[in-house]
Amino acid sequence: MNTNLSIRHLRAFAEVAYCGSFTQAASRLHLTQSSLTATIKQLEQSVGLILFDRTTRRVLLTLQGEQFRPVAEKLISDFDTAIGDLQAIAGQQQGQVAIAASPSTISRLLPPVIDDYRQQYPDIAISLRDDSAGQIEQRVLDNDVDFGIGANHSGHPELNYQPVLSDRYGVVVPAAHPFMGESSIQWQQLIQEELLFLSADTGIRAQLNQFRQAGQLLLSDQKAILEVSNPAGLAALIRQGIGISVLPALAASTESFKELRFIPLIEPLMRREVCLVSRKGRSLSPAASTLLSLAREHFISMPLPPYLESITPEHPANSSTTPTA
Amino acid sequence: MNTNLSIRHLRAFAEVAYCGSFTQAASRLHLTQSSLTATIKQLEQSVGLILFDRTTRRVLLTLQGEQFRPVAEKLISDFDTAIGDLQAIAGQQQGQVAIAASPSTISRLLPPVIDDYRQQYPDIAISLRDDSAGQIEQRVLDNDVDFGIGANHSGHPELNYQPVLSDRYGVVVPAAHPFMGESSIQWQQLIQEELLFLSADTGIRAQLNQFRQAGQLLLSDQKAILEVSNPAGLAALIRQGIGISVLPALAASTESFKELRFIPLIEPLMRREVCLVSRKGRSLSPAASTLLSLAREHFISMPLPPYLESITPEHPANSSTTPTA
DNA sequence: TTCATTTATCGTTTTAAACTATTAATTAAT
DNA sequence: ATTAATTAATAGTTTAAAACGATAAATGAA
Repeated sequence: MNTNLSIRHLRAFAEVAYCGSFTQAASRLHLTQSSLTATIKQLEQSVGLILFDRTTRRVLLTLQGEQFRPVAEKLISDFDTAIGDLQAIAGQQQGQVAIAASPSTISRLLPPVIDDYRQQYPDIAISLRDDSAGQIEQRVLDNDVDFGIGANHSGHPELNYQPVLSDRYGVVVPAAHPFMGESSIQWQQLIQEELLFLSADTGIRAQLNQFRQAGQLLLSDQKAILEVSNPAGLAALIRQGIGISVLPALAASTESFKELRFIPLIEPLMRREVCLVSRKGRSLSPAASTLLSLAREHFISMPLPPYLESITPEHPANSSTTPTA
Repeated sequence: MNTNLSIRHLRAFAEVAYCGSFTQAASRLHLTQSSLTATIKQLEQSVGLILFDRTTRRVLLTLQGEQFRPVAEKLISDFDTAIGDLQAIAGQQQGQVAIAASPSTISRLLPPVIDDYRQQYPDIAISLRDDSAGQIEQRVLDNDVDFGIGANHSGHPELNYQPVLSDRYGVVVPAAHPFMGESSIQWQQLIQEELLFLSADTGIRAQLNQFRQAGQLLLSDQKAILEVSNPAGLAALIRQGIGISVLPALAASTESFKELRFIPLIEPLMRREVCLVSRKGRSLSPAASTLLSLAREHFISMPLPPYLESITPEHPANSSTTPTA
């Protein structure tokens, strides 16, 4: 249709209209006058209309040129702001990042990362979605978030998992509990204990189920399962002396567990890996990419609770959760 | 700023987004795939952002690409409609013409012209401004109208005058007047008559003043001048027998003068020229230009009242109003 | 008139866009 | 697993467009 016309022609038109002179406009556009003349000529011929009445002394808009001027100026301005917005996103002057992560990750790991990032890029909106393990992967798959942070992943073929932290399982006991003095506990010692669980859809519970199914630990003679949907509630029950629980060190290090004791489990020593989860084959926005790198850096260097260790990219551990002898 | 980017890049982007394939989009744009790839690459590099995640099998918009898509589509559409509107004006599918003319011109000369034009270009808006002689020229100078039609022009250096009609002066008398039987009247015969005038700013009155100043006719011993601002009022006074008036044939041929007699003046035989008035060195819009030509044609061939003659472009009369022996 | 200035035009150079052919990668089918 | 088919990326070339420089024609001012 008007394939031969372009923003270039509009810029030329607007500048000549503004200057009332080809020579002057050409200089402002860093062009030669002859080139500008040719451009305006093209525009006029494409449109079939004289836009300027010119003598060597003065260049005036025709009636139609006058009418077209505001239209052209708006087109140019719209174009420039649209491109400018894109460039701003690229330059991270604006934009947004959305992350899905577990509650414990958000409260224990992310605050210093976010704080750091905010200071560098105060105009990027950040959205933290508090989701359970399975939901995190779904969020990433659905493009609801830029990336996720979570453990107990399902190894989805369309997702990329980059391990960042190794998180040790342990028991959480109240101050009065017999385990209190121990520095480590064997899984067998748990058999007689009342065990409290987080609801099935949380990563921790899913992990324990997996072990039970694998028969590595006999929990089948347990009483009816008592489960709580959120970690804070679980902590309250433990404080009450109702039972004890098995949790990863990360989850047990939140504020709710302050008065409780975390004792690492051995035989087998068991870990889960906290991974950065992103979509395979899809690029991250600059903002997301920066935040992800920053998170990785922080995770390597940040002070961590006991039994939580960072995994450096140079020594990538096996990406699936594994018991270690 | 974004001088290197253009509508072309947006079209390419939008088409690839639509097709989800470079090859297919290229074919729809009548380009080769390699060229299109290069164009998208340019766009992405200019904004510093990946817009598509591509594998050889599928091309998907990134989050930012998704956000940019509606913006780009709107820019393209705005651009195309803007250019399209201009082309429509050029092709006279739409647009407007504004004309300034004297009341008598509008009521006596223009109706058939307008009628004809309307049938050919029903979508062009036409605006007729009813102005007196001096105002007509000002309207044209101010670019309020595309062109004007009027007599008694001042010969303004920035205006072009193209004579189209020669309009003879005569006296207008009521049915009972002694002049009634005459086929012509000499200017001297008017000396004893009560003369009624149109107000000073109308062209007719200005013309008569000019003659009085030139001393060619002694009107100085007249009674106090009685003037009326509009021709219809003047006609009423004449019908009442209050006096008679000197008018060009055109003005005297309007409906208001139906029951009055127009008798041409001789010695000297005097004419004024009705001209098409346009701005010097400024081009007319296609719509205005067509209407102006049409008017000229009509004026040549239309049935005219007695003592009103068309002036053909081949025999241009002297452009200023002149007494003719 | 003459002079300075400005737009239009011509021929040339340079840059950008388009093409052709090929490579590398991915998916589907064997 | 291997092959075949399809697709995007790349390299090299051709073509078209844009920009340039120099000059002519036109205009308004001195």
